[in-house]
Amino acid sequence: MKYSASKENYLKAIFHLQQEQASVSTNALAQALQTTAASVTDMLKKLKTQKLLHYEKYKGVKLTTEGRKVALLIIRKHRLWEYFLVQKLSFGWEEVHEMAEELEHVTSKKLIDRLEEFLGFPETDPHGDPIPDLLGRMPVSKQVNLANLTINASCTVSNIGDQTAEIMELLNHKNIRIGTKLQVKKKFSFDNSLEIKLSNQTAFTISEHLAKNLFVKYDDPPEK
Amino acid sequence: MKYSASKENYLKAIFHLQQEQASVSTNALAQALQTTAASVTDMLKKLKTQKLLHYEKYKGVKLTTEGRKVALLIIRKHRLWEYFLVQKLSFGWEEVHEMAEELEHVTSKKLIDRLEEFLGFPETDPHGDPIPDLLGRMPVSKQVNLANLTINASCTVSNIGDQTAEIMELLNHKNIRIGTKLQVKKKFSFDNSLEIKLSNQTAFTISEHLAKNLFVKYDDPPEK
DNA sequence: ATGAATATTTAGATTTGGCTAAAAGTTAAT
DNA sequence: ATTAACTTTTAGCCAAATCTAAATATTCAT
Repeated sequence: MKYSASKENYLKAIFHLQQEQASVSTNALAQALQTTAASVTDMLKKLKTQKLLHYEKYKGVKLTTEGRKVALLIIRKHRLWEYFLVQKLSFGWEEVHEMAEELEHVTSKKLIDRLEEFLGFPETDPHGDPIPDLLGRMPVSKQVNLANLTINASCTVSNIGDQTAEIMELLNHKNIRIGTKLQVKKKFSFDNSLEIKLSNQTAFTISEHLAKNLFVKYDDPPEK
Repeated sequence: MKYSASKENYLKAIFHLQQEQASVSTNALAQALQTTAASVTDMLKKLKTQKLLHYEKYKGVKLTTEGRKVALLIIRKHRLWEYFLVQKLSFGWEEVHEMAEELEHVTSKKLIDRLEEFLGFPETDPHGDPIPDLLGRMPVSKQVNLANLTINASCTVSNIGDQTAEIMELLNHKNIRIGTKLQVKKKFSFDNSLEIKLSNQTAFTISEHLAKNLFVKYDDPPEK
């Protein structure tokens, strides 16, 4: 059960795209993987014969149970390495993605399980994404995009969409980071901007563009 | 200046073989890399056009300055990862080689330099091999195989050849490890066994097979 | 419901790294 | 100085992953 780095990347990309849409199109994959539709078609045929996905000509793909498991184990490796790079090697969370893209293809399972232990079994990577366990199970995070949040509900920032230097600059300025608690006070339909309020601060407005890049979890109502 | 894992492996193998012989033969390389002489010839041509080595048909290869530098940077990565696996992830030194073979091809230079810092700038890997610095310079170790050692010279074990569980068992039993000081007292030409003496112990005999797997450095004569 | 626009697949090539079998070069022993 | 034994190279092929260009499906708008 060993797959090439390229195949692993296909499975991972399909997994991520499936979060948005049940069935993934050839073109969407080509774009995600920065390749051509023709190459994607070729690869899908290969992955199909390996029973990693369900694929019928012109009809898009879905991962099989096995394919999903492989994808999750790669995501596990990616996120654990990211955590290592940030926590142990002191990289900034915005610069670790590329390195993790390479490290995730290192095959040894024993290595990644030991790494997880060394890191103290973290639950999420530095971007707030949950880390699948050693069997490839991932806690359902019930993340919600800020733009879709219920007015006035309390929530905690759990994830940032694109981690560019630009977004980081803005978030730093506004004092928003993973773990920040906030409420959406108002939505303006004119430009889809949102008025939000951090605890102990006066409310301010953020653009639709920023809101779409912020993911939150509803704060659990106090237990009992 | 990015080379495929395969090319990196060729350069590394040539570097190691050059420690024994100034010029490396096609066959020796084929054996070291577990491939065929024909494949080696093909690859040598490619590496030559990239000016990583000096090669003339039927005459063997040598690395160029650039080739040697690339090889040393891979060896640097290999040894730092081995150190990490043993010191931080608690693997045994005999089980880390394969994992390091993969990790050494992860490209980021920044990553390996940070890793080195995180590890506290170790000077040798868990097998006692010196770690090249970030410019690809390696301290000349002047290691000598125990079987070739001058009679009665004082030396320190600096390296063990094949790190199998079997050799480890034997070395543990004899109380020999990296750093152990010893002298060769006698060589028996009949079976090439050696009589050696550790400090404060009575001399004992070791087989040719074991001697060939032990490398030492001559102890410097007391300075001045 | 049909034709234009879009999406997808096929066909044929390329690159990288590897293989086998056969040819050619080198070395060593008499 | 030849020839046998060997090493090395050449020639032709294969597989993986990619590409471009052409062909074919699908979808959407009227």
